[in-house]
Amino acid sequence: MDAEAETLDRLVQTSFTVMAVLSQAAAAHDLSLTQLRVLAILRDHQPKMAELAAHLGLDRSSVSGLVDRSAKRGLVRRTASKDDARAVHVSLTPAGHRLAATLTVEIADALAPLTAKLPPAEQKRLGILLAKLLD
Amino acid sequence: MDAEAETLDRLVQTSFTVMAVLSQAAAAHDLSLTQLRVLAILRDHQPKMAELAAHLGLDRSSVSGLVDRSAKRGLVRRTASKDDARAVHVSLTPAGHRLAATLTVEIADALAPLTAKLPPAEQKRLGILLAKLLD
DNA sequence: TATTGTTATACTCTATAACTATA
DNA sequence: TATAGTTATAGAGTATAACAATA
Repeated sequence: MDAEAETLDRLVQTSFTVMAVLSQAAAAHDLSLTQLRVLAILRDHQPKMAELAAHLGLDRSSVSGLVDRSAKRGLVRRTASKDDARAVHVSLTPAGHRLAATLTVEIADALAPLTAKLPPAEQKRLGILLAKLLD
Repeated sequence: MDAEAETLDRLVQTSFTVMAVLSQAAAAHDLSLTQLRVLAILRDHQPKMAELAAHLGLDRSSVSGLVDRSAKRGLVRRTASKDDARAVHVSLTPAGHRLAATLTVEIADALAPLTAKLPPAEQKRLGILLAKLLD
């Protein structure tokens, strides 16, 4: 395996490790990874159903169910749109905001041991390299 | 957000990007991410059901279904254990090996544009940092 | 008694197709 | 006609509980 393939392989392995941590953090609050993503998106947006579906890369019908289940738990709510009587906005309830904030802390704590394997200078270097990857 | 939190955030975002690429590559062959993981594991091992479940972090009953569906497609097979009449080994069929090899190439091709954003020296540096993370 | 694997059951996630209401 | 959202339906993925066969 050449150097580039090795880097790709480690990127994949790292991603699985990170996703496992995220899944576990979500599961501790009876949330799926998708529901976790919904909370994360709604922290900063109040999208219409179709916009939320686009963000998630899912069909609108799938998002209807996701929002249903999350609303039943009191984490999100639907609100009518001002300008389009067909459209529905989704937003976090106060309980949803609290859970999202809790999860942010818990996920940071759960991931910290990973980056803690690097000295501060290398952590920073990793951050810079990943930023370029995400461009 | 401090430097460490920013690195963590980029690690999470990168992981989602990588997982999206993997999901898409798998979906192109009508495979879920979990089925992709099964093929990857079986490329180098012929585990018992319980071992496969442990690798995947899933219950044995879930793996029974996964192996059922994959076997029905002719990608994997069950074989009796020599030493334990209760145990069942899972392995790739020739078709499973061919698909796994194809996927390896397709995933490398799909991920390459990501690391290609870095010059070779930085790619290598990233690989080294990720290797430390995975230790 | 403990372990291996399967089956029955239930719920979540997801997509497709058909529908309603509005634009 | 086209778009926003929901509902009905179907299949995959997952876990729990109960079971049969073997250790």
